[in-house]
Amino acid sequence: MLPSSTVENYLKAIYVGETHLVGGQKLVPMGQLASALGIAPGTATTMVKALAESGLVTYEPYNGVRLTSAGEKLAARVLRRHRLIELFLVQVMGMNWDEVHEDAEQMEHVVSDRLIERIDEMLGRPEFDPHGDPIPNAEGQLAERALESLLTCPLNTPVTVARVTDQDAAFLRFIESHHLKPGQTIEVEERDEVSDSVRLKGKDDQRMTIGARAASKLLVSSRA
Amino acid sequence: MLPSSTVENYLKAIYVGETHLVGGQKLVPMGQLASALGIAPGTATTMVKALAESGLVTYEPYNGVRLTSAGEKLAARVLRRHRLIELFLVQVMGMNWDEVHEDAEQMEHVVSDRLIERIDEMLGRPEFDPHGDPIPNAEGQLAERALESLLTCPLNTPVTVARVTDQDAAFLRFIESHHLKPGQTIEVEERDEVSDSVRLKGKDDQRMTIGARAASKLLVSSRA
DNA sequence: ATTATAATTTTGATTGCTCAAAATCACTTG
DNA sequence: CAAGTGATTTTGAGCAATCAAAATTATAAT
Repeated sequence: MLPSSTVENYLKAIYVGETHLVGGQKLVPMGQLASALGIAPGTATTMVKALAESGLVTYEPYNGVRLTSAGEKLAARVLRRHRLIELFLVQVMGMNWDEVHEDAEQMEHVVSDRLIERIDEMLGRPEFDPHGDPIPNAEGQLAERALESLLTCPLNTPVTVARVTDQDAAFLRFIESHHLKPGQTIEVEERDEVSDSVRLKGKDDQRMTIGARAASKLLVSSRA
Repeated sequence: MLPSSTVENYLKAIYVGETHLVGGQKLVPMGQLASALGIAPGTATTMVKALAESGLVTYEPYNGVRLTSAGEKLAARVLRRHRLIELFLVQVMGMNWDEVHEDAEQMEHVVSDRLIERIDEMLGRPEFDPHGDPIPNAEGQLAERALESLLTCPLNTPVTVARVTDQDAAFLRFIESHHLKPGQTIEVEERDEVSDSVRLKGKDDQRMTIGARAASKLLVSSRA
């Protein structure tokens, strides 16, 4: 039987959670999963045990959860749909990049393979969505890029914005209004630990200062 | 709170059921509703009582159910989405008219008003979907047409196919392959009660004979 | 008017998903 | 290493939607 929207959302959240793991960690903790899905911790535990039962995840009590290869395949399919839909809504439907997330969030669970294939074809088999997130291909593999955040990239060197890792509409509008969308070129002029901020030189040599937390969400590639 | 997909499906089925009522009937019987939704009769009774509780329908035990004006408004919104999506999938996405129903069936419950508005605009505020079914406008009103079926239209008179009232993929493919899609011109040459069939003259004066049951699903407008 | 038939409603139960709150476990920190 | 803190799991419950099967009602037929 095919997975419910709920199951798809769990798998997706675990998938994304795994990519956010730092160091030698291999398991996504329950608390993180629960808050990512906006549900109570106990609910996550219960569901994850069921997912483990159906072979989609590996569950280690008190440690966390990880996708099996079957689970990863399904999660990649969901993410593929989500990101193709986002790009489609922007590219074809002319929607703003800050207003497509919720629609994609719903549609990812219901569009047929046939329609997704049409969309993929129409967009020319794209590798990245409007936020720069990689789109898994039909086999579930995604294009990898070596990106740095504005907190780690070289100073006074032109870099190209490649990815914005936050879907919040207000944040995306801020990024857009300051010409910091993927594809645009900027330079980091100064980082200040004390004031927890980063000064940038953007379009038309415009200067701006943003917080470190916001800066960490902007990923760039070094070759401008 | 907004209605669930299930509630939307009930309202839609009641709405469509009401249009199929003949004579002085005012209520959609439970059995018809249940079979339209593919659920057990008892389930329909339970749900309809809940819908009545929330003011979306009027329920008369043992007689049937009818939409209130609030229910009708919601049902029209769902139908509007469904039909706009079908037309969009055919017109913009290049899908076949026999393969869009299932996708629309799912998407109708999840697309945002914003996206529907974009689709409506992109399609030029259309009044009819690919099957000739009228699309309710944003206010829920639908364009009315005086149509006759192939069982009642005048003989040996050019008529234009306007609507096909069956979503079955095999039937739609048959219609298409015989050039009987909405917009095409045909003539009814003969009706035979005994053989339960209708003989048509179609494109390039091609003759064909179809059963009365199929003929009743083809609606035409008299002025060719 | 009684009886058979068909439609409808009621009953009792199940599944999927969720929560709050209590219980348990793991990990510092003194 | 004992104690406390924070994360996790367990428990008991509820809601929405569903079914099968029994009970009931309406309708038509004899």
